[in-house]
Amino acid sequence: MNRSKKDIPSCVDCDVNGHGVLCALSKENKAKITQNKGGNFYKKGQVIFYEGNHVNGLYCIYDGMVKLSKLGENGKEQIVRFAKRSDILGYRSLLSDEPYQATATAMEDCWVCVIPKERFLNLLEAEPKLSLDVLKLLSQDLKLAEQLLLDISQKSVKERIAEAIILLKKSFGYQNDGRTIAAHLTRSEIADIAGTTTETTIRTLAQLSQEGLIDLSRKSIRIRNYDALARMAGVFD
Amino acid sequence: MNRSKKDIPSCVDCDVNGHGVLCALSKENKAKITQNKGGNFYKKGQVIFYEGNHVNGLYCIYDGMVKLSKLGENGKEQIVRFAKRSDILGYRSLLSDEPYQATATAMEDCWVCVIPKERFLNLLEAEPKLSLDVLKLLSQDLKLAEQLLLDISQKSVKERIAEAIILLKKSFGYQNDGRTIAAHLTRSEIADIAGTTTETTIRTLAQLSQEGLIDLSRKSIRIRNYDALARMAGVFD
DNA sequence: CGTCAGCTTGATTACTTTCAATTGTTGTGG
DNA sequence: CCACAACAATTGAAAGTAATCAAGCTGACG
Repeated sequence: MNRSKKDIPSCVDCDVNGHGVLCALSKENKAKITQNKGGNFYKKGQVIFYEGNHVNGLYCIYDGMVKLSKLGENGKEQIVRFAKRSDILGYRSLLSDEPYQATATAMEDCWVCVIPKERFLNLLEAEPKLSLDVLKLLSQDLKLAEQLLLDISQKSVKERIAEAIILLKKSFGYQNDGRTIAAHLTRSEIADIAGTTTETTIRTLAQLSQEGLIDLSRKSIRIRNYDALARMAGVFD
Repeated sequence: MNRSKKDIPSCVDCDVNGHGVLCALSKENKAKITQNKGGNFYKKGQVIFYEGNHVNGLYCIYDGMVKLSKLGENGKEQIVRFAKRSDILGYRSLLSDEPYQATATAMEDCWVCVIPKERFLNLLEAEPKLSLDVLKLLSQDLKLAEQLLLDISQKSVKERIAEAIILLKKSFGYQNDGRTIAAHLTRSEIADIAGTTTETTIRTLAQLSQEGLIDLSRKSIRIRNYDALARMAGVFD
């Protein structure tokens, strides 16, 4: 369970290729960012950067899942987004030249590359296509954030939990059986997505289980009736 | 109470200059967008575009206040943002090539210019600076949206109402007396900001009034103790 | 002067949180 | 491998908060 930078390929050969925004870069530019990038390993639970930290670069996830969360005054966490292999993190703060607005935590063991701030800003100027791609990313993020806002403000806890499960499915996908969500989150983390408490989450999950929408085994959630779940969540896609 | 396009100056001479993102454009490009732009008058309450509508262009507010809101399934509205003189609207959907994600409604009589979609996209390519500025705008919007999410998910109604008032102050400013918010919103609209019901909003406003934080006259809200209000809202700036 | 939209109030109900206590699970060091 | 500590899950009961429902009010306006 220990890998070093050498296990992460050069950006030029990165097999994340074809997914992330950085993949559209020219070979030359990929070579350039490879020179400067740092590649790090983060153990499950480890924090990659904290809300409020000074921005030191752009993070690009080579492998593993990351959660982005904000902390309320009362100390309660709200998960705002997930990021996975090939996703980039920190571009928002980097662009507006502000501290990080959320805390990034490894949800499983992760390998993450860091591209220095200046290098990325240079790239933006050098490759106009990159600007447009980042614009689209931000647009998507904003759309999702506003949708989540609407959901949390208007839906019941039950609906929000149902939606959280749908979100997990979309973010993490299924395990081999094609029904079990390929991630283990604590009840508390699920609560932090739905914006409720751990206890209520437990009760609600039990309820959804009784209603036959999901199966709960010790470590994972299996979706038994996706359509009904999506209907309950008010998600149509 | 009736003005026509001719009252709106050419973009080259627009006195919004120096505030909006478009102001950084070269004279040539400003001249170009002036050629194609449509200038419209919207009466208070009128809808500028609806959530789900096909995107036809970029809106630039020449005068007046606009609210951006989304509709929940239950028909309840959630206000996601305000826009005022010199702000632009619709860039997000335009960039990600999707329908509008929110409904824009004139909160007072408004004059709004429309720049055709293609023209704006051309501009983005022509002036790299514009891309960066739009990136920053989006970053800010995202930041605010995520903050609002955190607030609504973790604060009590009373705190949210207090915050809504702070938001109104920041968006609309004060009237001449330096204490009264320069906008009249219905209780229902305030409820739609805070994500609660009209009745609860009324009761909570009355409470804040009794506690000496605000004054309520028939049509407006006067802030009596900004600091205490901000403290209650958990806003520190 | 009637109407309509917005405002207000009270009573009731439903939903969630909070608190407290218990049980289960996991990783670690002896 | 076991015992312990720390964390995670669960359950019940009580308290609180805000939504809902049902009436009146009020002021603006044709």
